[in-house]
Formats: sequence, C-alpha cells, structure tokens
Amino acid sequence: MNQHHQIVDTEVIQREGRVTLHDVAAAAGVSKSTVSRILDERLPRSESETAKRVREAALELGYIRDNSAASLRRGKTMTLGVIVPRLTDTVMAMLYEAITRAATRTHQFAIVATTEDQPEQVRIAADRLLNRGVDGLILATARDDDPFPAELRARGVPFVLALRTDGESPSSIGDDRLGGYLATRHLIDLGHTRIGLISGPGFASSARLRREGFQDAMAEAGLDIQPEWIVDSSFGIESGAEAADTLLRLNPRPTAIFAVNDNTAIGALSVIQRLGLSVPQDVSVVGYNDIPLVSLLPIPLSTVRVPFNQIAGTALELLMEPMTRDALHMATPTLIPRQSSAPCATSSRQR
Amino acid sequence: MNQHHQIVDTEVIQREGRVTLHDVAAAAGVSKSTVSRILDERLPRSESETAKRVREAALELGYIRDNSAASLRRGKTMTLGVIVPRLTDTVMAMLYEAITRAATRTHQFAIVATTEDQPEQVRIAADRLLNRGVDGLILATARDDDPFPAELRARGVPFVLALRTDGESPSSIGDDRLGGYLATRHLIDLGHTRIGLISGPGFASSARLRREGFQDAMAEAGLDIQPEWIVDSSFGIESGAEAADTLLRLNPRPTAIFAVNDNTAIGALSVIQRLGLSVPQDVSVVGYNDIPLVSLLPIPLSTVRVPFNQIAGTALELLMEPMTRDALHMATPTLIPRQSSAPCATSSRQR
DNA sequence: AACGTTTGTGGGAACGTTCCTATAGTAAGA
DNA sequence: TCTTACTATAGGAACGTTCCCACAAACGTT
Repeated sequence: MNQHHQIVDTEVIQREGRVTLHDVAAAAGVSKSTVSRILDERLPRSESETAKRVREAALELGYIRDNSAASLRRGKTMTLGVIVPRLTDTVMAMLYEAITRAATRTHQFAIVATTEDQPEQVRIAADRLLNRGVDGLILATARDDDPFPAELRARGVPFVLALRTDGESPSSIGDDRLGGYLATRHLIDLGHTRIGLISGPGFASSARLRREGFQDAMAEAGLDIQPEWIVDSSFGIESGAEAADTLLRLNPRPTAIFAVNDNTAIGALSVIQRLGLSVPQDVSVVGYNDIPLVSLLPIPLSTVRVPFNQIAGTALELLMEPMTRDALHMATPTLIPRQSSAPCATSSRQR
Repeated sequence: MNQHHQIVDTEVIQREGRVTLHDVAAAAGVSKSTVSRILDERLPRSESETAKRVREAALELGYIRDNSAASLRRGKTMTLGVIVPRLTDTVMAMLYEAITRAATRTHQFAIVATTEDQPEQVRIAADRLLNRGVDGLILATARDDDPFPAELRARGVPFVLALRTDGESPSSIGDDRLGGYLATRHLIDLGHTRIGLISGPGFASSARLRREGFQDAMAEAGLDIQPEWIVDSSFGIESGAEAADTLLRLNPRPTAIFAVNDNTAIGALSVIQRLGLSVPQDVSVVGYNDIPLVSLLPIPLSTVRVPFNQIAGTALELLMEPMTRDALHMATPTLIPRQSSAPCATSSRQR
C-alpha cells in the first residue's frame, strides 16, 4: 500500500503512477462507486464516517479526479468558452476575469479564445472552443446583423451574448442607454450645453445605446444637438484622438466630451493636451467602463462603472437555464465623477 | 443514414445526436480504427482515396472529436495551463495571447488562471488547472525564494517559468539586463548624467536584472549613481507615481527617469505633469514592455519592446522537451525611442 | 410483528476514443 | 514463382469515470 504512495508522490502526472478511484476505494475499504459518489462535488457533502474515511484516503494518496474520464461519462465538461476580440483590451480582460469568478462558484471553468480583433475569426475561435468540448459559449463579439449567433442556434450550440446584444439572442449586458444618460446628465448638471459625443462604431449595440442615452439626456434638458457634435469612432485610442480633434476644431467648440468608452476618452485627453487645452478647465471629459488605468491618469477620468461581476453572473445563469423567451438582461451602471469633469466655465459666468 | 444527419444538424452538442467515430466509419464504409487513424492530427496527413472519403464523411456528418474520450485514452489533454497574476495587467494579457498563438501551432490549447495578485493563491490556481488535466504549467508569477516551483518539481508536474526566473527552474525570459542597459544607454547617449531609476519590486527577477542593466550602463559611462536615485516600487501605476515624486523632489533632480515597466512609467508621467514639469523638456522618461497604450499617450513613451511571441514559443519548447540542465533561455529586447526621451537640456548647454 | 419507505452500498455496463495485435493485401527482390 | 518486407485495415481491449440497477440494512408506521 505504502509503496504505491511513494510512486505517486514523485510522478503524479505520469500515467503509471496515476491514483485512480480504484486505489482510493481499496485504501478506504469501499467500492469505487461509493468513492465516486462521495467525491461528487455536485451532491450534498456527506459527513458520514465512510465519507470522512474516503476523503482522507483520497487526500493521503493525492488523488486527482481524471477530468477527461469524468467528462466523457457525464457527457459534459463543466467548461464554458468565452470569445472576446482581444485580451489586451482591458475591458475584455475584466469581463473574462469576472466570468472566471462566476464560473468557479458553480464548479465550472471558463476558457477563452480571441478573434484578434478580426470579426471573421469568430468561427475559428468558436471551433477551437467547441473542439475542446465546452458546454456552452459566451460571446462578447456580437455585432448588429452578425449572422454568427444564428449559425450557433442552428447547430444547437448553447450560447449567450455578453456586453453586447443582437436584439435576438439571450444577452447579459449593462444598461448602456442608462449609462449614456448618466454620463451626459452629469455634464449637463455641471452647466455644459455644448457637449460632443465620441460615438463608438455603429455595429456595437453598446455604443449605439450609449448614444441614445446621450440623446435622451440632451432632449430632457431641452438642449439641441448639432449634428457635428456626434463623431463616430472605432473603440481604439487613436480613433478617439481623431474624433476629439474633429470636435475641438469646431467653432464654437464643445465645452465637454462624452466618450463612449475609456480608450477613446484617453485618446481625447491626448489630443486636448496636444492642442494646448486643459482638462477640465477648457473641456470636461467623461469616459465609460472605469478600467483601472483611468483613475490613475494625471487627471483622473470621470467615467461610468459597469458591473462586470453581475453581468458575468447573469450570463452564466442564462447559459445554464435558458429561462424565458425575452432574454435580454441589463445590469445598472454607476457614474463615477472624477477630476476630468468640472463646472462649465462660460455657463458659470452667465449665472 | 440521412435521417441520422438531420438529427445531428439540430442537436450537435446534445448527447443523443452526437456523431461518433462509429457513425463516420459506417458512412465511409471503413472501421472506426481507420477513421481514428486518418483523423489523427499528429500523423502525417494521408491523401489516399480512403482518407479523402473519410474526411468527406466526417465533414458531412458534422463530426467533432470528443476531446474527453481522446484525452482519456491518450493519457494527455494537449492542454497547458498558464498562471498569471492578473489578466487586466496588459503585459500578462500579451504574454497569454502569445502563448495561445504558440500553442495553436502544436495543436495545443492554453488555459489560464489568475492569482488575482495574491501570491499565495498560486496554489489554488495551479490546482484548478491541474484538476482540468493540463499536461504542464507555465508560471509568470515566480518570485525569488518562491517555494512553489520546488513543490511542483516534487509532485512531478512539468512546468516552466516565463518572464521571470527563480534561477533554478527552466525559464524563458527576456534579457532584462540587456533591456535595462539599452534603456539607460539611450538616456546616457542623449546627454543625461543624473538618471533616476524606478526599480521594481525586489522579488521579481525581471526588475532586479533591469536594475543591473541600468548599473552596467552607468558604470560603463563612468557615471556615479547616487543611492537616492534608485527608488523601489511595486509594478503598479500609483507606485510609479510615488517613486517619481520622490525622485523629482531631489536637489538637483534627475533629468531622466528609467522606469522598470510601462505602468510605473505612466505613473511617473502623471506626477511629472502634476508637478508642472514637462516631458521631455524637463525630464526624459523611458519605460519597459511596450504595451500598446504607451505609443498612444499624449507624449508617446520611449520603451523597451519585449519579444513575447519568442518568449512564449521557447517556453512551450522547454515544456515539451525538458532539454538541457541549464535551462535559462533569454530573448533579446529592442529599444523603441519615442518622444518621451530627448537630449538633456543642461548637458547640451555645456557643449 | 409485519410492512412499506428510505438510505447506503457494490457490481458492472456504458461513455468515445486510441492503440496494440493479427491479418490480409501489395510491392519488391531473388 | 516464391519469399520477404512492408502497408493498410479491422477487431477489440483498454483508459477512469459515472450511473443504473439490485440488494441489504435501517427506519417508521400501522
């Protein structure tokens, strides 16, 4: 018996020395069925004498369940796949970390594949994950008129969308319209009336809804929006810089800018500085997402915090139990005011 | 036959409809052994008639190999685990993306677990990955005097260290000493003589070696290093800010700062701006890693580019074939000069 | 005391693949 | 023409689990 133990100690991962259910059963003097049942993490934890003896034996021998065998027999892997455009995009990294945490709670594991920012690679990414035998997919790559969700549905692959929705598939997103409203309302409350919007790419529901929130707030305050105050961008920093440049060359120029995500806001900050203007004296800026970086910039950025943990949790629930037909779930974002937004200089003079 | 196909179409992932080797074999009129052999991605691809017929049948039926069954039988999962402190740290995200690319080349898959910046959680992360049945581990979390590598060795778990080394375990790192030298030499070449170093945390080999490179360059140029020019930090932005603050309050203050990574450099840039100084006129700054963000800052940051792809590739090789005893592999970094470093104002006056 | 009902246990058949072994077929050499 | 060597195939036994089933033991209830 103890000889076995020694072999195991040095070569756990090697085949020959692998400790199996059988070994544990023998050590504990029960059958493998019993061991299997007792070590099944899905069942309520038994505190019987046998259970304790079995767990002790398992620990002693350094037993690690063979995940492949378990998955084969169970018909599911307790693994789910996440597809994001990039992990070097901090927003996506935050989402994935949140999904990981949520998955852990239900004894699952989240693996990830990226499209490297190329939308057509979503199929490659999905195949990689599906080949790995995931039980379901979480996509953070959805675009409007994206045919891919329909393909997945046709193939019978369980999936949910996160952060973005296509309006059809089960989705767990932040309330982007509300977020856009909050950010804009914040600027309006500070006395700004000429507010520029760096709008995201048209294909992302998140960007579109934030713009609608912007429009809501402006309309509510009775402020007109000049068409040239809304500039499209991709989600990147350079793109945000270009958009800000366009906005700031207007005459009169906006006294505030709401950027539809933190990256574009960072690009805007760069341009503002290059143009010799200062934040928030000359122009206020509000971003979106509250990535860790922005609170630590020279001028900490006002932004909208997105509850990634909640979004991730809901995505998982949606994946596990498809629920109702109307499966668009929204989590409430929070405005985080910082130094990049301040009362409008001209408007305070007016008062 | 075609009835089967229909079932499959709608319920690929469901158990009942699962297409197995057997189904493909029947459709192609061969045995399952033959199908298995032909679809084995590790064997040279056969172009025989049978092979074509089998591949066609597999495609037609939408066959996806059951990874669990394959792993169980093969005794390995073709999956490797990566442990990083955080994925929201862009450096770690870049490393992981690079590992993913490298793994794909050898038909492997990389899954990741984070320690959420808490060193003691490395065991939890490792257990999670090991439970998932990974064939080996890549750690980017190594610290000096870290007992964990030794534990893994004792348990017989194959592993390599990446980005950092403990001086014992097989490791794939960048040549940090050279990188530190290049960065410092660059500043010296620009005429700087009083150069501050924001040194990383003492426990990371990367930080220590970069400091040594700094010292090498200074010594080579015959420049003395005042002890107060070297300030320790963690790798975070705030920490970089504090360190820079300390440096810039010195009298005379350094005309240049080499920060041991981009985050601390960003922190330094914040402080410089807050103190009313400007980059690079008053003080030049060089960072390390070349994360995507830094080239897009208001003043693009000079930095040292690390060949993550190469480091990842080497790490994988090291993991697959343990090679020689002396298993410290270093990849060569490159200096990327940008606008944050410029000739020293005072020294040019002297000339 | 006899009867369901619940609870815990062990035996053994799957799960879908790989890979060992045996066999048949084919090509090359004498 | 007959070996000899090689290649391609099929059959079937694993791999380590889970889970169905049958059975026994313990428990309440009448």
